[in-house]
Amino acid sequence: MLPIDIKHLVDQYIELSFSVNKSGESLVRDQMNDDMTSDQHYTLRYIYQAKSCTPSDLAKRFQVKKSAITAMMNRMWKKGWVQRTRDEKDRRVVYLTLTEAGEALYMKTEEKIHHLVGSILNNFEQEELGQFLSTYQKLHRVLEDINKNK
Amino acid sequence: MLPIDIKHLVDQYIELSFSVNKSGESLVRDQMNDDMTSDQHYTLRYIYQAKSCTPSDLAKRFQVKKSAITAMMNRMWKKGWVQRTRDEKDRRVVYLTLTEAGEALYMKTEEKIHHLVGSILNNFEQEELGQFLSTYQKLHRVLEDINKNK
DNA sequence: ATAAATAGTTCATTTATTTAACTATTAAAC
DNA sequence: GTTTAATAGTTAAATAAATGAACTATTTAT
Repeated sequence: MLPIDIKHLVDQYIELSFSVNKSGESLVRDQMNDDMTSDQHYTLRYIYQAKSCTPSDLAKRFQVKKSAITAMMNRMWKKGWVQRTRDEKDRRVVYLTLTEAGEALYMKTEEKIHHLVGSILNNFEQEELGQFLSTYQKLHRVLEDINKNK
Repeated sequence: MLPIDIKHLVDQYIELSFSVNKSGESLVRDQMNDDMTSDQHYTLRYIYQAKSCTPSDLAKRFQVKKSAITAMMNRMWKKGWVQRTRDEKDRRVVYLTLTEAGEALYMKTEEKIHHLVGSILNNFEQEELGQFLSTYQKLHRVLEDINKNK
């Protein structure tokens, strides 16, 4: 596929992914309400899209231990953004859902982020962006595969 | 540039950047020695490439407050990876450099990361990768611009 | 010579994380 | 069916990373 000496391409990718990430995260953080972190927003997003999920789902998605999710849920529960309900059939399982306040906050913040990302992507021609996202998607699959077989 | 309704492109980008990041970080972490974190490796990398830098340089690059750098340097100094020396001309300034142990550890870890990233990028044709990196680079510049004017 | 700016540190607090030990519940083995 | 395994989640102690405010030391500007 690639030539033998791909060192400079690897260097470039490492440098770019680091920088783009750092700047991107910084801009995303600017859209947040003062009492929320980006991790918390991503968590709200996951629960919102799933409508309801378990701590184990979150742990898998965010690639952290379940105890980290417990701690995160405690913080977000204290702020009144999430609810916990036990499964009646399997009493071990906990279902996480957003409260009205949690959903409202998510929607508000997500709208700002969409606006931000939209204004960034607006700097690209549709074809260039499509090509980029297609390769990005492929990269995603490659990483998933590696992570699966480990 | 883009059509009016770019909502799904924005969604796709948000989803992909989150996922690729999470999986990528997870794989990078796997290359690390048990007594080091990825943040610490990125810090070693910056100092190595700069040969010598100040806490302020690091704070700017990593977009954190200087006190965060002090704490990071304390941790890394305890492990014997970095040295601090005062500027003789301007006694306020501190120069950070890697110790031999720090450099050796950096080299060892960076080699593993290069190998990993190489094996990932190897899944792409040279042209596709080149196009991808070119757009990524442009994205980087766009983000830099936004971050500059804020 | 005094005031303002800069470089860095300290300290208290918060968030996010891991590991190990634990509770409660369900599923499997025999 | 009862004992054993596995699963879902929590608790608690420890560490890393970050912020913000107050502080020291030094240099630059007025």
